[in-house]
Amino acid sequence: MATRLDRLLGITLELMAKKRVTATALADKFEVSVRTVYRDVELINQAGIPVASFTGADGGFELMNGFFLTRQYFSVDDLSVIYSLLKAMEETMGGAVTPAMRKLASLHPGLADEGGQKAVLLGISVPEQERHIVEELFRAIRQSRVVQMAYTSASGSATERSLEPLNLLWEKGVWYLEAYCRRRGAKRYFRVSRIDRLQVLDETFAPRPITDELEPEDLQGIFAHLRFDLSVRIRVLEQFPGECTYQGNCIEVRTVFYKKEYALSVIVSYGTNVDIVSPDELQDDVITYIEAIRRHYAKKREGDAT
DNA sequence: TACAACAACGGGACTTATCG
DNA sequence: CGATAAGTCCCGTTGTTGTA
Repeated sequence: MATRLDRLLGITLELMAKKRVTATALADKFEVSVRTVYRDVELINQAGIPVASFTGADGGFELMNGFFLTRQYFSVDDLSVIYSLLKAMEETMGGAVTPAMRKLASLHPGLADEGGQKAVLLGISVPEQERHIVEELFRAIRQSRVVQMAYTSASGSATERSLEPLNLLWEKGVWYLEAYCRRRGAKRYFRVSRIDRLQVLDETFAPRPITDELEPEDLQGIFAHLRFDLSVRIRVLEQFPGECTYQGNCIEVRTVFYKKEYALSVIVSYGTNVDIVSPDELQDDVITYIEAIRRHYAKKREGDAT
């Protein structure tokens, strides 16, 4: 089960999920020696996934800036691409048809077809309690089966839902289910860890031709393009891991804020060290926000004076 | 079935680089 | 300087594969 390829992908995903990871931490997580981790990281590099390393205290491995930075989340298909990169790497090690490849094929018989690749993906880097659910969901998606489940929302309310699963998404170490919710009559996202009882029904569904009504991104978040001063570099890198690109003497960040209030509070906290490239509305909102703060304190001062 | 070849992994003892 | 962590070198162990 725990093949080398699994681990290579696992390490890659770990690097994508976290900002910086030490070899010791990876060795611990995948139950191998640090020596092996170094070997693996070198392989990942050779596979075309750039891993940067930093020595000294607070050192570790990082995915290089600019890699995968344009994406907010990864679908199973995206992960499959990474998997293919790593697999190709393994296969080209020392000859055309290596023993490693045959071994791989015997361990994962479905590897030839695309479905098999995905199946392998799901066996790793998923917390134990979620693994089963993710696998079930993945089967349901491939077979277009209707699923029924109990879901506890972020606010704590539990609902029983009937869903047509569309895709599994992986964002920063967390799995989400993209599905058409029959009750709401619209596409919704569900965090896998909050799914309680999952039941894959025999009933199948036909893919709905609704896809291009309104992209959920437009409804759910504000896509923002920000430009930061280098003086706040450290904070920016921490706040927007994996979303930063260096552009000359500034840092550009493309991110999505899911609440306008949150976006405003973050942007304002950077004072004059940030520029909003887009959208323009956000710039107006910030001005309004600051105006409100100014009025708030002006009023207070008047109150104190009387 | 026995044996050689090989790949993957691990351990230890290093060196090098960075930060406080 | 001391702590930390990447990176290197060398070699032993183990499991798998190919072959006689």
